[in-house]
Amino acid sequence: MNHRQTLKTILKQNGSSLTRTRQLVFDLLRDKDPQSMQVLCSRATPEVDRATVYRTIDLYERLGIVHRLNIGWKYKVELSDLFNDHHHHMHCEKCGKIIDLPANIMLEKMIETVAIKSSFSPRGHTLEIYGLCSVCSH
Amino acid sequence: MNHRQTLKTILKQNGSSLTRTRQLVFDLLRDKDPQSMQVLCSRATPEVDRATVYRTIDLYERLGIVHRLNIGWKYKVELSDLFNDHHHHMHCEKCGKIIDLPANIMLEKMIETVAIKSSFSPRGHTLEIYGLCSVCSH
DNA sequence: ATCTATATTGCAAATTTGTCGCAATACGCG
DNA sequence: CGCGTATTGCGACAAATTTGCAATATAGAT
Repeated sequence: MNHRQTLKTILKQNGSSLTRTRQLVFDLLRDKDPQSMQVLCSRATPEVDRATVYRTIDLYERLGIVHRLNIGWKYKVELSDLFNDHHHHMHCEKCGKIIDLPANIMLEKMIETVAIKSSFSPRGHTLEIYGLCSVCSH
Repeated sequence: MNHRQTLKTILKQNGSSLTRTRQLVFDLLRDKDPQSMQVLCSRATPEVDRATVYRTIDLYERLGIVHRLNIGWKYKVELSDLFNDHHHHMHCEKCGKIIDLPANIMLEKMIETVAIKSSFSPRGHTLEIYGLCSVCSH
C-alpha cells in the first residue's frame, strides 16, 4: 500500500476524508524533514489557511500520522514512522543541523523493555540527541 | 559542591551573576519536577516578572542548567542532570501523568555509542516514552 | 562603605503562536 | 444530481513569547 492510500485509510477509519487540503499538507510534510509550524504555514499559504494547517496537524497527530519533536527551543513536526523509517535525531547546537539517526533494533528493544519493566505500555518514543556534529566539533 | 555553588559557578563562567531573581527561579525549579512556563510564571509572580522568568529560563537553557521536554503538546522545563539524576520520562496519554524513568547505564551507553558511531559528539539527550500508564492500560 | 561601569529587571507594548465561531464550500454516498 | 455532514476560510480572539527602554541591582575597584 502506498503512502497516499495509507493516509486515506487512516483518515477513513476515523470518519474523516482525504481532502485536497489535507493532501497538500501531507505533501508539504513529505518533502522536507522536521519543520516548524511557522515554516509549514508559510509554505501552505495561501493555498491553505493557517488555522486549517493547525487543525490538520492536530488531526494528523491524534491519528498518529505526524510526530512532534523538540529541536532546540520550539517544536517541529514530521511524518510518523508509518511513512518514514523509524529514526531519531541528532541536533547540532552550533550549526543547527538535524541529522537523522537510523533506528537500531537493539536500542529500540531496550527502550521498550525498560518501559515495560516499569509496567508502562509504550506506544512510541522520541529520542533526541544534542551536541556537536562532526563539522562543528573541531 | 552544593547546587547553589554549582549554579553560581556556571553563571560566573558565562559572565553572569547569581541574582536574587535567578536564585528564586532556580528554587522554583528545584522543588517540583517538570513544569510549564505557565505554572512557573504564576508561581514566580509577583516576585519576578514574567518576562524575566522567560529570560532566565533562556539563559539557564543556554548554559545547560535547565532542560526542556515535550510532554504531549506543550513543553515543560526541569533542572538538568547537573542538579538531578539523569532520567527519562514516560507520559501517559490518557491521564497525563508523567513518570520518571531512572536512567539505565546500559541504555545510556548505547545511546551515546550510536551517536558517536555517526561521528557526532553528544552532549546529552532526551528520551520521552509515550503510551499508557499501568492504571490506564486496562 | 562608596563609586562606577555593566548586567539585570520590570513594565508596557509589540509580535508570534495557537484557537474559535460561524457562514460558505467541498465531499462522500445514495 | 442532490442531501447531510465534514471541512475550510476568515476574522476575531486568546495565549504565549519577545522586545525596548528607563530604573535598579550587582560586582569590582578604591
